[in-house]
Amino acid sequence: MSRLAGMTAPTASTSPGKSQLLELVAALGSAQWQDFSTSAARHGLTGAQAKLLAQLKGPVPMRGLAALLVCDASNVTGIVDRLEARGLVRREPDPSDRRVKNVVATEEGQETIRRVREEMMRATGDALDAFDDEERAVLHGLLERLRTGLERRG
Amino acid sequence: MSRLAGMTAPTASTSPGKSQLLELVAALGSAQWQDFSTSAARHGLTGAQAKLLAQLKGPVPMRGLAALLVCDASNVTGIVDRLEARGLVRREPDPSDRRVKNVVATEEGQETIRRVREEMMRATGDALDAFDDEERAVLHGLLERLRTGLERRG
DNA sequence: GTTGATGCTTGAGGTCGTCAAGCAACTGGG
DNA sequence: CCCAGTTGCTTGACGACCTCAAGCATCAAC
Repeated sequence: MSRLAGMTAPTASTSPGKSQLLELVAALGSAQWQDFSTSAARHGLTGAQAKLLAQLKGPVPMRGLAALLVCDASNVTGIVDRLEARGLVRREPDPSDRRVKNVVATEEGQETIRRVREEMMRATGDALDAFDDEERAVLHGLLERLRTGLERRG
Repeated sequence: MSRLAGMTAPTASTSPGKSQLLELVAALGSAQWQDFSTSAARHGLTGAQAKLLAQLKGPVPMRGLAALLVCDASNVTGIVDRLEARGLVRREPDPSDRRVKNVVATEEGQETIRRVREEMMRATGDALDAFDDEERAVLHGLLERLRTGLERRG
């Protein structure tokens, strides 16, 4: 029943080593970012703009966006400016703090990012068709553990 | 013996779905890129410069770098210019084609990228300490399949 | 040898990203 | 109340990244 291990690790002594795993994660992340950016480009968006738009499930203050995107707040100002100029995003005043501006996606913004996601699914996601349910579950579990391992540090 | 599946997929009916898996890959790739960039920054390099330097296991023509980095050739010119100005890289004429310039990492360049990799291993790689040999092997196998799946498509 | 393709560079133009400085608004101690 | 200190956002300067169009040198093939 060690079917997965048997399929994926030809010899028991083959322990991949961190660097190879990290390189693999890097390659996948890079390829996915390419797909995401080109999907975004088809809708006239840059990667950074699409990434910001993807964070807007609800109203988010500028400061929160800077934290989510791990960049300077002044950088967020520019990206939101360009998105707002195209009607994909709106700045709303925060009722409880007049310093804060909450960013919300407009209807068109939501529709646009939905399509970008959809196209990326067709591009990157097709590679997942070769995986059965158990494999997906195992992969999901391992990646989830890896992510939480990355989050609990600095 | 379905230990892995049992650990990672609490209920058999939980099939993660593509989008969640892709989101996970994106989060991991993004976090890793952050670590890589900040490690590079400690050595005075940008992420793009370090990424280019990481490709130089041997002499590589400018055109090849553009293909590896999936960007315009004119972009490579600028990045190599900056790396060359700091003595991390050298442009050599190609003996068989005088149009071609092969880029090679200098001793200092090799040492620098080696340290960047090392620091990133300490940052991102620690999250892999929680995985035993079988888990790493399974993860490696699944990611490898995913990568080849991504490569065989325009 | 002339024509066409290829490899690299240059220049213009835009986005991304940081830093320092500035303004408005919130906050807490007196 | 008031006033220092903090926080949220914006602006301006500056550099790196990135693409496109154009140009130059070289190669390849007829």
